[in-house]
Amino acid sequence: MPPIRTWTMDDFRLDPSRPLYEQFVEQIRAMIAKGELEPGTRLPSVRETAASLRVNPTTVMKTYQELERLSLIVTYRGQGTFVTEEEEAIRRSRKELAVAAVRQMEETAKSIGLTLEQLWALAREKE
Amino acid sequence: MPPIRTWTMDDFRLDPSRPLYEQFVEQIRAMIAKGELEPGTRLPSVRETAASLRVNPTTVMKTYQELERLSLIVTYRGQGTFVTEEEEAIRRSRKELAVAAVRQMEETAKSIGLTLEQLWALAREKE
Amino acid sequence: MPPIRTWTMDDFRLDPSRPLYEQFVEQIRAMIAKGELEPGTRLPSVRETAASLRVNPTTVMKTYQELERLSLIVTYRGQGTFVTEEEEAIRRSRKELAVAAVRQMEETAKSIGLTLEQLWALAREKE
Amino acid sequence: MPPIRTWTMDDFRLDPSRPLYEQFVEQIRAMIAKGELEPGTRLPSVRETAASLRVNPTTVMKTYQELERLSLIVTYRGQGTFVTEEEEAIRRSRKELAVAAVRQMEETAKSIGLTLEQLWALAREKE
DNA sequence: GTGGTCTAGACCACA
DNA sequence: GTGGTCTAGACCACT
Repeated sequence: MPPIRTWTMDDFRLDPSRPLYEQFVEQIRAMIAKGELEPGTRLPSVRETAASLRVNPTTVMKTYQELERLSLIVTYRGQGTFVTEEEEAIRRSRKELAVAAVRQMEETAKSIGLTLEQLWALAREKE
Repeated sequence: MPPIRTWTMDDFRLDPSRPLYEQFVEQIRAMIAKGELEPGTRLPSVRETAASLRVNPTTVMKTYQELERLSLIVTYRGQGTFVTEEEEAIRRSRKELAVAAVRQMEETAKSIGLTLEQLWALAREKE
Repeated sequence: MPPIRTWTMDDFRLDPSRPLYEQFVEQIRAMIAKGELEPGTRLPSVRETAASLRVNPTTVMKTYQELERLSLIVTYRGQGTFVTEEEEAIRRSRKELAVAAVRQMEETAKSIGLTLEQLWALAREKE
Repeated sequence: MPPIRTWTMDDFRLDPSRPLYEQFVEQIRAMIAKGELEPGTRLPSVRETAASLRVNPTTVMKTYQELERLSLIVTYRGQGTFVTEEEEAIRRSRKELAVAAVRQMEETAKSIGLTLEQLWALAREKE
């Protein structure tokens, strides 16, 4: 059972106007995609996380369940929650993030009638 | 007599899981940025719009209020609502959209530890 | 907005030893598959259901959210929850139920070393 | 000297999201019904099993207790645990498995308003 | 009115 | 110890 660092409030940047669990999912997902959280690593327990992040345990549970639906973490009953060892799932997730980001930009470009190059140039213009 | 634009339900692509007014704002904003809705064009009244789009009048009101806050439309009491003739406001809005799209991509790249080029390549990979 | 009958406690057969929301999902899913709940029908609201079934609103919400993940119902913000009009999703769900049932029987047969016919005969034997 | 069966991790297919002891019971029960584990065969001790399967000893205890409750295994104090030699108990268990599998299919069929034949045909349909 | 999020706290099964 | 379910009740945004 590999060691696990407990989260601190500095590990997350939270926007109080958006659902907390959603932001936790996004940011933990990024940590896994980045490799900062390695396959097989045990995540801090629901209660521990709730205490250290000062949120309700059910909020953490919702976060973990969502990550499990994304196949990024696995729960072993009575033992805890672990980053999946299926590296394929992690690769897929990372690719999904990349595709979504690019697609979003393409859609913005199209919606305002610009090519990607034009959008890029416009964003870079000073003033 | 300014041109007038009447909406039909086909003018918008709506996702029921997101706030409708937000989607209307985004899509009308894009139409203005694209020039598809020209400066000075008169928009249909709140009641008309609500009827033709089959949504609640308050949803349309919120949409128009938000677009007014962005200085993209102006309301002349008793006369109606018009796309602004301040081309500067439209340019600014278009630029904001471009900057936001690029920034969003940069943040995704950073969050998963890739450069923009790597993110781009990953999104383009087949399979 | 089509009418909707409110659930009564007789609409569900509940086993207290299993998660309630899971049983609600199964049984509502069956009602949709069976055509008893037609496409476009509005489901009773979360609060109303909670009151009539004597359960907590969050339990009903979990039920509805799970059904939404199965693409069997759709939520329109501020308006309520409706059986999907995508008949394809309903067909798919119905087929999944059938496949699961058959597969489960095949696996049982295989696990005890019988053919389907033998399993069937054995189940039918009297005494 | 009775034959003895030692488990390896490959003897079981485990789904971490379900209780482990339950899955052990099901699968050992099937092995006995199938005749793969013969009457009189000695099972390894709780501690041995826990070690070879890498699970908690209490999980194995619960498994053995449940199998004993089903009269499929018997424990002789100080001598060990053995597959029952009461062939009647094994027959009964095999039949219960068959009945349960058929009943489950019948209930699925009924719940979605199909006959068994229709359910079967639906499950077999291509696409 | 609708659904959605969050909290606080109880209770349970599993390992 | 772990996660999972359920309750009661507050508060919010959207229509």
